[in-house]
Amino acid sequence: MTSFQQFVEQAGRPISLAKGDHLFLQGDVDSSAYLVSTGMLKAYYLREDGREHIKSFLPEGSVIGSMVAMLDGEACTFSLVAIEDSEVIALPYRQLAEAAQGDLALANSLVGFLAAYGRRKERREFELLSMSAEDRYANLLAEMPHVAERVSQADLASYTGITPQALSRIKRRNKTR
Amino acid sequence: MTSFQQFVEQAGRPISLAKGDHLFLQGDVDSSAYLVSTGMLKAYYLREDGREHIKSFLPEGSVIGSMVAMLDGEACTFSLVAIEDSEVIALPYRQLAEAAQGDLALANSLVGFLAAYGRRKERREFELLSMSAEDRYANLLAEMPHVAERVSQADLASYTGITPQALSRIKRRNKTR
DNA sequence: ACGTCAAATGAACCTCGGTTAATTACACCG
DNA sequence: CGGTGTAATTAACCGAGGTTCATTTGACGT
Repeated sequence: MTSFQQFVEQAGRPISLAKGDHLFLQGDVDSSAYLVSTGMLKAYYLREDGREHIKSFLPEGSVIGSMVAMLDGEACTFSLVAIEDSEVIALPYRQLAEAAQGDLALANSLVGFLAAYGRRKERREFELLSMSAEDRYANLLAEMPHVAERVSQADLASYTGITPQALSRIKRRNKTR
Repeated sequence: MTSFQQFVEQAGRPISLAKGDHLFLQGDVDSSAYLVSTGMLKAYYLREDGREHIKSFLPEGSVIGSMVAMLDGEACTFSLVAIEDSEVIALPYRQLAEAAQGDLALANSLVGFLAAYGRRKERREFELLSMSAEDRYANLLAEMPHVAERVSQADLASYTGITPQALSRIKRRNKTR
């Protein structure tokens, strides 16, 4: 019986990243998942017009990977870059899935991770669909203060789905109240 | 070795729904997943101001359930209603997860489902974050034509994240081009 | 203290979608 | 046929956020 922790120790490959280093770019084929040990990464979509939209911030303890890249072997749908000097551990997904085929505990760890991922995305979907930019920003400050204070205004805006200028306006509106 | 198909047959409870019937309401505690056999459901968020935002359409073959409700026993974050007369099969998630604890094949089926769910939500996140309402509408027509033609304008608009009036404007703009 | 560079703020103008309300189109039924 | 109810369209007005560009702030090195 293998635990996830054991799998990480046996099959994981540690990687050191300086601020600004990419783990993969949108369009790359990379079927690994990554566990963030220290530092912080951001996952973002790059549009043709050059604008970038931040999918998620990944502080210590986060696990990330492109679902379609891991599961279908297709190109990654987003890019992954360190916004602080970071240590991550690469986990080859295919190997993880194969190990899970013959390992009940590992399979159930995987179920737990995927379920947690689904839950996070469900929440994000709600925010993007049903909340205004202003509410999303307030929510970000409330839910992830430790992240918000380590991240630039521009990145906070990009995560919220607006421009830095619009975020600045929101902050001003909030002050005067 | 139990397959998912067998689990559905053994533990599934069939339910008949008339158009307009709810399976559960936002705020209910309901830790079941549902497999849609025939017809179509919609999952939607209801805001305090009364506006509703459609999370997803669920035609035949879809599986749906509130992640937080299934995993944490919390209240459902959205409502689930039939928009056509439908047949669904209720799958008690806790029972499914427990069965998976002792059943490798079932656990891996579960991994497959959760992964597919993650993939769908990842795509939706991209659409909501990086695409305009107009592009999301075009995308909906391209990706799910079979769904789009069975659904009211108001529901298509709600899924796209805009009002029926705005959707009407978009359609007009597209015609004149 | 000064210069430099990037981040953040601010202002002017524009576009898209929301809001409200009226109008048209269409299905169903007496 | 006309009547009724619902879905869809249209119009007029408004506000949030985008775009462009200028200004200010702040961190850092000299």
